[in-house]
Amino acid sequence: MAEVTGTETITGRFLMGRRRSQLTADDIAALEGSVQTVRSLPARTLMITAGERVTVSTMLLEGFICRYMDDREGLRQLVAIHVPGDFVDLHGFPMEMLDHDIATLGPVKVASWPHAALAKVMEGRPNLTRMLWFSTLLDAAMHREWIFRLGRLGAEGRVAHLMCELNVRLEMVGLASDGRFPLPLKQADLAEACGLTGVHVNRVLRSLRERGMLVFRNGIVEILDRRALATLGEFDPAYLFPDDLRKD
Amino acid sequence: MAEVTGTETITGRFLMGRRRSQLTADDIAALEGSVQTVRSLPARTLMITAGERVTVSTMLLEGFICRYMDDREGLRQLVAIHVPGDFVDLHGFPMEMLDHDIATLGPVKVASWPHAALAKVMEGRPNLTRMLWFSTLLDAAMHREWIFRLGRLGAEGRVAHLMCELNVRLEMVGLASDGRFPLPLKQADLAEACGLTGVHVNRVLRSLRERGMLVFRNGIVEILDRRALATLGEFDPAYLFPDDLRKD
DNA sequence: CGCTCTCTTGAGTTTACTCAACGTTCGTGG
DNA sequence: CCACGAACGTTGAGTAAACTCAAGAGAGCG
Repeated sequence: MAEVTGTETITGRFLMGRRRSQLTADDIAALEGSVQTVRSLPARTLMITAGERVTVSTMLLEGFICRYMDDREGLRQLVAIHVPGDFVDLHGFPMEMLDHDIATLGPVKVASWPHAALAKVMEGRPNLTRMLWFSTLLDAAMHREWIFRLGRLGAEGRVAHLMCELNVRLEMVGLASDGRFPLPLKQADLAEACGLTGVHVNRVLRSLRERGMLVFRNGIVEILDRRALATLGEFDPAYLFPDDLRKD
Repeated sequence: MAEVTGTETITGRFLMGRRRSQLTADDIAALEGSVQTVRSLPARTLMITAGERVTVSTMLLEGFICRYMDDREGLRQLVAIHVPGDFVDLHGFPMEMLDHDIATLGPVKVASWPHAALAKVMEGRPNLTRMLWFSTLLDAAMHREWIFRLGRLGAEGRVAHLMCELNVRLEMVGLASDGRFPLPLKQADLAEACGLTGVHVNRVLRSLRERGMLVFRNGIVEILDRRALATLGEFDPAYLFPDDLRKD
């Protein structure tokens, strides 16, 4: 069970469960002190468009955000799903522009830092700099796992793997327990994350439900057989760099 | 045509074609000055295993290197292919361990930096730090494009897209011209990069050849119809952050 | 020369897709 | 309050894409 410590502060969930303890009190204070804005956004809101020049970076405090790319026919491929505590576009700081769109899934609360403020905060703080860098590399590690998921798993494995990932990530920030967590996705969204069609995701979910592994209904995921789901999805959480490295 | 400037030095191809000009002479000198070793390795050599603690980072100077993950049956999924000028495991600096294996494809020449030396070089050099960070985020951008490739494209599109990417990346470092470049992959390796079987890659290559788009034989790629290949693979090089942003 | 590795091709199967229809839920306006 | 429409989920039937299995061809090497 994740501790509740710090969730009252803005950055309380940042790197929670993954080396957060390596952030010093000064590092955290410096980050907290340079927040520009905290605001709420409704569901299904486009936040950033590919190619746009970005000058602020945003951390997700509550809710879910996705990143995606469009194909020629306008079909989307999700490339990331963010949970509270994630910086959703810190990579925009070194990159200056993004190669993908960012949008909210459900309603969210987010905090933003101007890049200039981030640069100032990092100056003379090599440890904080490295932790921020690390957090962007966690995204890259998840990207790699998604490549694996799409390249090597069948439809059921893909859905299973994604659900295992989200479960672990939400557990780390204290937002899932007993394999139960909210997930404001339609079946069509899940399809866009898994490289499948909506119709096929529907069949996969039915199969997982009938096999007693997972129920996903009304935006709530309930993992009934965590071990079976992990086996089906060939899931090993090591790529998430959890402090607590269990194999389940 | 890419310029040849700097290819005599160790880091001459680093970020070539993508913001290399933002590196100062001091940045480059500092990097060059802290190289620990330069060595050659034979083809098909395992360099780093997933989970291993890493204390040095390596830049590829000549040849090709891949990163991959294994599934339950030992089948590989490539998650990256590196060309000269790429740091292959700079992400190991903030991450301290890797979530995937790294191996050479053909024979290579590589240079290595101890992480301690990198930390010292970055101290007081925020610009260099940001450029190194940027280079790891280019990998992440390529990962995202690979997710798109696997999630949204059919077999022919996947192969076409990968070939377009390698062509552009090799052009940027002066190692491809007129759509012709060496690529020390077997058809089975290409399959592992595209989430396909070797047999099917064979059929795809035949189709691309018969359609006059691309020939891949004896480790040499020849792109015959760059535009058609880009269309088929829905390829837009923007995600590679080239200085020269052409749309082809 | 014979072995191994890679590439190639054919035939049949499996997986996921497309198209189409129907069900369910929920919000809105008559 | 009910009727209607819109959005989402569900199911069936047929199709297309990629897979598996198997066999043979070509190249390179000891």
